[in-house]
Amino acid sequence: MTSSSRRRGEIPLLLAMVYRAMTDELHEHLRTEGREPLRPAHGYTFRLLTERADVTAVDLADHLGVTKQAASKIATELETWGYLERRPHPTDGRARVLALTAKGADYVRHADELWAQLEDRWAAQIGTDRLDQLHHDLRAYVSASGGRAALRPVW
Amino acid sequence: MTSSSRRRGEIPLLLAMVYRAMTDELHEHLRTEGREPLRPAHGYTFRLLTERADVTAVDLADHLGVTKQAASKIATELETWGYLERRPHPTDGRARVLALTAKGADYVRHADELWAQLEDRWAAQIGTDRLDQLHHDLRAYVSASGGRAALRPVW
DNA sequence: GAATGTAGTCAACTAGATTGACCATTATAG
DNA sequence: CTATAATGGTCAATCTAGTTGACTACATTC
Repeated sequence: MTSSSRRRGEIPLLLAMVYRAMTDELHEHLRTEGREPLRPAHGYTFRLLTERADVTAVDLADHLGVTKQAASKIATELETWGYLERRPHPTDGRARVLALTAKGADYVRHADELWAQLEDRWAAQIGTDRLDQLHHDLRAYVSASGGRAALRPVW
Repeated sequence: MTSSSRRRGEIPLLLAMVYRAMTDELHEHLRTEGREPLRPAHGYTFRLLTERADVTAVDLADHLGVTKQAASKIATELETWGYLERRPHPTDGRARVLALTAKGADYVRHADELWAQLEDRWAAQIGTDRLDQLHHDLRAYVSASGGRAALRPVW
């Protein structure tokens, strides 16, 4: 009996609020650390580069749900700040591979730790089991909605 | 045993994806209905005006987490489209009250129904109990993070 | 080897916000 | 009371992160 009278259609709003609160807390933290002004799009870029090698600007554009021009600009920012490098593509002379530098990989570990701390605080409130369920249920929605879940910030 | 191996710090990403998928589905639906190009910010405006009377542009700005100029512009759009009116403020001669028109109120009901349908689809996957829990757990995070949960789209 | 497709860049434009200046009205301090 | 400060709203200029469109260089396919 956890209900406490849920209004129909309220969940999306709550999702927005929680996600927004979490990202605000993270980016506020990063700001106090004197980091470059990293935005969510940069975070999603790190994520992709961590998961896959041989990522091109076009791949990044697909992942973020933006044009290749926008993706390239984001990559250039990260390059300027020393988080990634553009390397020649092993097989395609037109393309260049986007790859994290050591600084980039360090940042990913650091950011993951910060996210994890937010999660931990939440777990302390509602319990680890519930967080596991949450994870499961969110995954269910994502896989049900097909490839729709691009990562671009919402509008 | 619902875990299926959750990576630490993965939850925020999933929240983002689900929220993004939901809003995309909603706005796609609205578009096929031939609606004006309503954005999330408009939705959050409707929500506030539904909940409170005597809302001013400054109140809206606070709610959305944007400047009063931006909030005013959003209000003007909704006014142009006939969803809201600006009325004289009962006690403050400087201020004007933002209020939904009948068309605005109709829209709110319609949008709530669409959100609810997305929820229902989710409920069909994971069950109503789980959705109730989700609601409870999201609320827990929101109330723990204080007034931080402004509704402005994330970056 | 010619035609078509694709990765990337450059440049011009757009949307949605920001900052700053300002006016009118309200609230507060002497 | 009045003088001063604070507040709601608007106008104008600017910024930012994206877009579209045109183009080059390399790849693929026939």
